[in-house]
Amino acid sequence: MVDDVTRFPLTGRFLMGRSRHALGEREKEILEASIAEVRDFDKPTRILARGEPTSRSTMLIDGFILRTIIENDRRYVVGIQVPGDFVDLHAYALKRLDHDIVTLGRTKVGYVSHDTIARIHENEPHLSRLFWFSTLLDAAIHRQWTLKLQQLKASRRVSHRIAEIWKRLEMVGLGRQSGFRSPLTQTDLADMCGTTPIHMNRALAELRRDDVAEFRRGLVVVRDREALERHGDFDPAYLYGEGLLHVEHELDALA
Amino acid sequence: MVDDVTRFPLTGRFLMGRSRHALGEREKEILEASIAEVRDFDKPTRILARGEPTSRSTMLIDGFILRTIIENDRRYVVGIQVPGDFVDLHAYALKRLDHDIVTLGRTKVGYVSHDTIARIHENEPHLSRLFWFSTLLDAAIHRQWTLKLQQLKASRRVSHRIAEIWKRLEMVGLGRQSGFRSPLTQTDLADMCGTTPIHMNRALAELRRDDVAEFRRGLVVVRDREALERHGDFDPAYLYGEGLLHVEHELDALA
DNA sequence: CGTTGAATTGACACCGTTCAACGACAGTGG
DNA sequence: CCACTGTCGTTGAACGGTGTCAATTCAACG
Repeated sequence: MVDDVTRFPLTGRFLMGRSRHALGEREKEILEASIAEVRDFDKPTRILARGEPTSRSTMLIDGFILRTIIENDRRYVVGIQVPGDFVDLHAYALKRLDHDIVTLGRTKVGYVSHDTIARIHENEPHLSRLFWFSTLLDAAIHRQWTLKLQQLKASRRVSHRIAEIWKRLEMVGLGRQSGFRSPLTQTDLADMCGTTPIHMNRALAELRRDDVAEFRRGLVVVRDREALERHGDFDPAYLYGEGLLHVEHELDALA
Repeated sequence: MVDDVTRFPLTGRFLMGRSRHALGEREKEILEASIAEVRDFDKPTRILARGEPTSRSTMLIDGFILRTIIENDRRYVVGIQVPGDFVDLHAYALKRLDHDIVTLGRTKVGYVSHDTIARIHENEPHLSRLFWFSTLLDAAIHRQWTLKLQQLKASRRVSHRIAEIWKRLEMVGLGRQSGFRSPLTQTDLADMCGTTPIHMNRALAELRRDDVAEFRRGLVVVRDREALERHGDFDPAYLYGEGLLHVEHELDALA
């Protein structure tokens, strides 16, 4: 059978690597049809501003998106999204977000109106439950960031972020043998690790020297994945991937 | 009319200070009736362990609960809950959590079975939407913690945490004129600010010296609330309280 | 009144910030 | 073709924030 990414070019990566198998054919079609509009962005663009009321949510189809907060003339990154993520699904219930949504590099997104989501919520309890699940996943990732910010020094934090992004890309079929591509700059990494670009540069130099990972513009290369994950104290359980917590049967039960 | 806390002694604080008014009478009754069992804890107790499968969720009725993660022989706090919080509602969809749930001081909780939640999810779309909202609130708080861990030095982080806890208690009718009561120790605070107990002690001494806040065992006293919130760079918008983001009418629309 | 957990203090090393400057590279326009 | 420009990456040195270890005081409680 042709794979979901081909059959559902807009939403085929949603929950891929987690519980996508819990989605029925009909549900996959409903989801794909829910995208009312598709947009491409060439360069970094803020597609939703903090506090701005919105009546639609964004599915990330291709590229990367950051959740950022600017305060006191400085930018902080509180989350990163990869293809297949329903980026601001939570705007459906919150109406206004506490952070900005910005694209990174070349990005393709799909918009789903909150009316459509409301209809799904009322008529498709199972699908809506998976929507809920996907927002809980984001929360679990936030918690892990909170943990690692407390626990690790800067160079280990980057290792953790790199390991996480790589794993998440892999789950949606976009990882590579020995790393991944991304338009992230050292400044982006710094803003998501709670350090300065200058110190991030030193941290990355350390990773390179110790053969943990090599960060280049547009490409991250890892020779020894286990060393990377050890250095960043990375345990993928919190990503709730297939097999990661051995919960398939429970998730199936949810189906 | 008698207030909700009296009429619904178990769940009367759920969403209080946010969108509790969106709950209909019938829904309030359904919610109150959903508590299958009530338990009291005298001393700190771990009521759900990381990774342990569970088939019920916990409503915090009285006292405090921490979300903790122990790694490398050290404890980290990634969240704190106050009365009215549906603490591990997310366990309903996740089945296993990535963190421990531990009580703090004297605590009263109510248990709701996942079967009951499933029934509500299928038959009460509006109530289930508010359940979802409450988990999104937790996520927003996680994001704010992620932000402040990056942005502020230790002494300002505590200020932020204190301001947040005070505000959250106030929202559910448990704040005091000039502070709040809590069984938090300096070590607890340290574990939730990503610092050591020793440094936390110095940070608290600084707050006392600068007249920002006075932390005593069991009691936090604040003379100048504005000074505290300024010191911790605290903006309550992310708590989505009534009037805080001016979204009442939208939330009503959700109703 | 002794025990226990919590709070406090000092000294010292390390991590990370800041400021200042420089280098590498791609895109642009003369 | 080359100079100009902007962004990103790199480096050094001084300084402040935080962790660590060790020791002591304090408060609550049996």
